[in-house]
Amino acid sequence: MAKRWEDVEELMDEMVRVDCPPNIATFNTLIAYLCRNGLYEQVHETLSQMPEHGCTPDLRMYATIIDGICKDGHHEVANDILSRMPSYGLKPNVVCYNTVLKGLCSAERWEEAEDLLAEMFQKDCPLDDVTFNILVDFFCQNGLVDRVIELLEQMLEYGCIPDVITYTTVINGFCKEGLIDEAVMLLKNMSTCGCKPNTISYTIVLKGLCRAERWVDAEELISHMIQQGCLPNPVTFNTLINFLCKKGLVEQAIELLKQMLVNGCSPDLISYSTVIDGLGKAGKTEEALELLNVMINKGITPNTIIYSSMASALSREGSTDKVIQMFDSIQDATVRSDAVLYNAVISSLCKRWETDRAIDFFAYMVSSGCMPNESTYTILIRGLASEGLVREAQDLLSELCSRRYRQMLVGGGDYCGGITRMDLPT
DNA sequence: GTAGGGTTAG
Repeated sequence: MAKRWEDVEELMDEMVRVDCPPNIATFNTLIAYLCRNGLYEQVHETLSQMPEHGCTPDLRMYATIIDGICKDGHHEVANDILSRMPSYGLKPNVVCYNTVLKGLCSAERWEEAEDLLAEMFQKDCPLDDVTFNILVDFFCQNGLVDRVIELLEQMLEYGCIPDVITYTTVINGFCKEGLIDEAVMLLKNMSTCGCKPNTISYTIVLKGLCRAERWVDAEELISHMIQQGCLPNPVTFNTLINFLCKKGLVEQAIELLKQMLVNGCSPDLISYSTVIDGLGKAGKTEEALELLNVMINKGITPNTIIYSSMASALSREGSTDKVIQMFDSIQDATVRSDAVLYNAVISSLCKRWETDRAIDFFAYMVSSGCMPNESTYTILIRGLASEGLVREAQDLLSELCSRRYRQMLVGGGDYCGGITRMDLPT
């Protein structure tokens, strides 16, 4: 629609001509679209057109604008608009506050978030369950789990009801901090608050138990969840398969892959991907290739991740030709090669002392629009150096350094479309 | 036509 803005303007003129003038709903639709796409010049323009149609921005429109601005990361502007709303005769509601609160939390600007909460109390704007969920998520994302139980209690005191996602967020926060026993306890206690854990809640705790290598507890929990009528889903299985593979227990992972079908789950792309990678890392490249074929025969199309696992496995066993063959075979397919895949190819060439070809590949990578990452440079620099091409290695190293410097410079921008100059009609 | 949050693979 961005390109057809003239059409929109023309359509609005026509609406007036046929005596069906745009109303507040028309403008809200437009503003929502423009905000979603960061087209603040047009937001400004549209707002200035509203008075001639007898329309005034309402609470909902402000909420939309504030949301768009927050999602673009311009919290000061959002906060500024929020504070100017009363002068336009509008009292910000809980939706407006929550939107800005979420923006401040995402930007980890906790002090300002606290100020905003204080303002909500002071301006007599009651918090709701969304407010609490934003805070719970923020605490969990930032490892502040020691404060989160208290927050849940405050939430209940306030008359807001945590739901299964609220509890699962907290459980996940505990697991991420290694507090597995706390996670298990909450999983068991949430039912007493009238909220039953679901498959996702159990899967998260299972992952935590696996990470802590508490296999017996994990098995018990699986039985427990099934007893409770919560069936494992593909993600549950994939989580377990992943841990088995990481521990080198690929045979057991394959067993679990078969068990999925018995339990009414079909192994998906990620199930196969995990086991294929596990087989490759265990040096069972032939078996990995066979499983890849099984997967393809089941109608599942391999993606870049699977190919890069395969390429790494082939590269590891020194089958450089097979790596290149595979790479060539997917060039006309829909899979888009990424840096990890290119790195596997480049690395296998370096292994065979073919740094010339590796450099050619590097050039092809860049010309195909794939951005090299640090590993790409590391692989090449090592390859060049081990062939005694010190000068070339040094050049590449300085290129890497200047790239890092450029990346440091990017992202310092402070531009915010036309919204800073926005002169909202009243 | 307004705000929020949870799980899997290289």
